[in-house]
Amino acid sequence: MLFGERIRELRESQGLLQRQLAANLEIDTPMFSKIERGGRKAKREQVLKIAEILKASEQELLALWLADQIKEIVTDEDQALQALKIAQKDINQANTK
Amino acid sequence: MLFGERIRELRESQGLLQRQLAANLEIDTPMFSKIERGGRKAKREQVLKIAEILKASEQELLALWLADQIKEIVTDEDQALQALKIAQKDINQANTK
DNA sequence: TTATATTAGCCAAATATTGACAAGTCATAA
DNA sequence: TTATGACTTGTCAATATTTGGCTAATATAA
Repeated sequence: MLFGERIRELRESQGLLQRQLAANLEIDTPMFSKIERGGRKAKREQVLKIAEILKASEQELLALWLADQIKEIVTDEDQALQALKIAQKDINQANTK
Repeated sequence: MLFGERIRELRESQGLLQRQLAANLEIDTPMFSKIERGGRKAKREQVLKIAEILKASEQELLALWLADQIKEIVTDEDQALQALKIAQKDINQANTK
């Protein structure tokens, strides 16, 4: 899990404990542990709060968090890359319109 | 919705009615209508069955169906394209390993 | 009008997600 | 060894979301 790995890196490099982050997010430590390990998906607002606490880029963390969800959808699908390409194209079209 | 649009095209070009497809899928017509219009998400097995009934490419329809789900996740997100890129990279790495 | 095709809205059943708790592992200190 | 602290795992109930079907509305054609 890209998001979990990244926030763990950030947390550890700052010498923070899971329970400190968890308290800030108003969830318990086991829950935060699961988020870091990818067993649970963070909510969007939690991502923002984590970015704030860890003084990290909101954009970076959101992108990783979204990427995890995309991966979840396409894993084990032969058409994974094809689907990504189609989505990309479609979004680009929507943007330029 | 890419998937819905495509199956509607295929269905109409073959002169089939929603209720015929719906019967085959063992759902009612309103439900099939919603799938075509994107109000409801088809199940994976329904996608396969639709491909079979419409004599269409299973791969094509699965790709469109996945793309719709990806779009759903990233719509309204500034990091949409960035997230797609990250997911793409990650999947490629997993494939080549 | 009537008949047929499609769509919209609503409801209950089924399913998934969420957060909390208790108990577990692992490493280190006393 | 025991004790402690950090983290992880498993399970549970509460909540939220999704699913499918029903009924009714709309549209289109004969």
